[in-house]
Amino acid sequence: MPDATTAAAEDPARLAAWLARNAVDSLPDGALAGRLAAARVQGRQLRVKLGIDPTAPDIHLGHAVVLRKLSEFQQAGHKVVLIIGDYTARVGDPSGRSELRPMLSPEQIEQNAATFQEQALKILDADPERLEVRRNGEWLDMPMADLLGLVRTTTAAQLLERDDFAKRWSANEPISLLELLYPLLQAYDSVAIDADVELGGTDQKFNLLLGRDIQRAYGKPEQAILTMPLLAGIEGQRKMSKSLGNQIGITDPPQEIYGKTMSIPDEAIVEYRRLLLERDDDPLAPVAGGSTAEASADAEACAAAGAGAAPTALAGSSARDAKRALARELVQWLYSAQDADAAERHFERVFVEHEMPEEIAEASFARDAGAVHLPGLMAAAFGMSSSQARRLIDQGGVTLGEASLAPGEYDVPGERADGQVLKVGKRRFRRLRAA
RNA sequence: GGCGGGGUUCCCGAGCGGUCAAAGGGGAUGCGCUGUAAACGCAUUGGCUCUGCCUUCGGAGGUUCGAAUCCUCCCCCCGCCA
Repeated sequence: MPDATTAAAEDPARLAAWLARNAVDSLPDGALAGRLAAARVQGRQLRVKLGIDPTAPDIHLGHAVVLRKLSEFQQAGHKVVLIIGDYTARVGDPSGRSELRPMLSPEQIEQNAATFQEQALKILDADPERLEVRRNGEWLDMPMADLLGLVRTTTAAQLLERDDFAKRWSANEPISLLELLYPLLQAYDSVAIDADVELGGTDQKFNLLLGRDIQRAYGKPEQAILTMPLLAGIEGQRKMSKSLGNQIGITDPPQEIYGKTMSIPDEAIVEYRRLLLERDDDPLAPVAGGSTAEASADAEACAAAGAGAAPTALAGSSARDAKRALARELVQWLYSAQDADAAERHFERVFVEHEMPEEIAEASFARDAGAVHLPGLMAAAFGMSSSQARRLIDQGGVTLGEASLAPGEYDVPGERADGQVLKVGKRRFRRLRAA
C-alpha cells in the first residue's frame, strides 16, 4: 500500500484515483487531481478538512472510515485540518435523521471534544506538519452582521433541496431554522480554514457541496469533495452511530471489539474489510479451486445437491472464519497482535466452549445478611433495574455456578453464593464474594 | 390573530369514563436452535420491600365512586386562512 502512494505521488491523476478508490463520490470530476497538481506546482500542502461534532463522547469505526482516508492524505504529504465542531455541536446537524438533536451543554461538548481529539490520534498522524486541530468556535462565534453576510449567500430553496429536508418538508414535519443554518456554518468552516479538500460520509454530500458555493461567495477557491460510504452498525442495517447504539468504539476493549464484530451479519463482512482493512477481495466469494479442501461435511451434502448450492454452504462454514479473521484484524489494528490473540482466546472460551472467562470482576455481598438478594446485586453490578433482573432469573437467563436459577429464586444462601460465578445472559459475569 | 387536526410507554401506533401498566408492529433482551450470523419458534419489555403496592398516557387544575379517555387554562407540533 505505501508503494502505491509513492508511485502514484509522481502523478496527481493517479494519486487522485488512488485516494478516491473506495470513496463514493469525488466531486467535481477531476477537482481532486487538479488540486493535487496545483499543490505540486506551488510546492505546498493541500489542506484537507474533516469536521466532527463532539455530540457523543467516543469515536467509532464509522468515523474511522473517514479518518483512515484522511491519514492517506497525510501519507501523501498533505495537511489534515481536523475541526472539532464545538460550536456546531450546539446547533446539531440533522443530517440523515428526522428530528432535532438534543442541545448539549458547553461542558459536555468540551469534554467530548477532548476525548474526540485524543481518540482521533489513534488513527491520524499527530505530527504538526501533517495535522492541525481547530475548534470552529474560533470563527463561528461571530457578530450578527457577519452572520447576516453568511446567510445572504444562500436561499431557502437551496437548503430545502437537501434530501432529508425535502422529505420532511413534504411530509409536513417540522424543520427548525437552527437546522437550516447548520449547513451554512459547516460550509463557513471551509472558508475559515481555506480548505482545499473536504471529506465526509455520503450523508454529508450536500453540506460538502455547499461548502464550495460559500467559498465561491467569499471569493475563495472551491474545495474538492470526497464522500466515503457509511459503515453499517453491528446489526448491519442502519449506519453506525452512537445514538442508535450499534457502534464499535475504537477504544472499546479488545474483547468487545472482537465480540461485537462476531455479531455483525455475514453480509457486512465484505464492507467492513473493504472500508476498515483495505481488503477488496470477498472472502465469501467462491474461489476457483483452492478452497474446496476447507469445506468438509457441509460441502459433501451440497455436492449432492448440485454445484449451484455449493457456494451457500461454503459461505456457511467460511463466513464464520472470515468473520473471525476480521475480528482479529480489527483488534490487531486498534490494539496489538497480542490483544487480538487474547480476545480470540476469550471468545473461544466463553462463546464457543461456554466456559467461564479467565478474568471475572467481583461483586461482593454482605456476609452476615444470611442470603444474597440477587436482583439487588445484579442491579448494582450491571446497571439494570431489579425488575429486569427478576425477569432474567425467571426466564432462566441467570446461572450461579453450574446450575441455572429457577424462576423465583431471587435469594440464595450466602454460603452457596460465595465464590461462585454469576452468569447473566451470555456475556455478563461476576464472581460473588462475601464481605 | 382566526379555524381545524394532533401530542400515548425506547420508536411507530391503537385506545376515547371502569375489565389499562395500556392492543398491534418495530427495536431490544432472555431461552431454544446456532457460527454471539441469518432464518425460525417461545417468552419478556415502567418501577418496587412483587400473589400486592407505587408512578406513567404534553403541563397544571377540575368533574366523577372511578379519567389516557370528560371540562378549564397553559405549552408544543401540523395544516388552512390572515
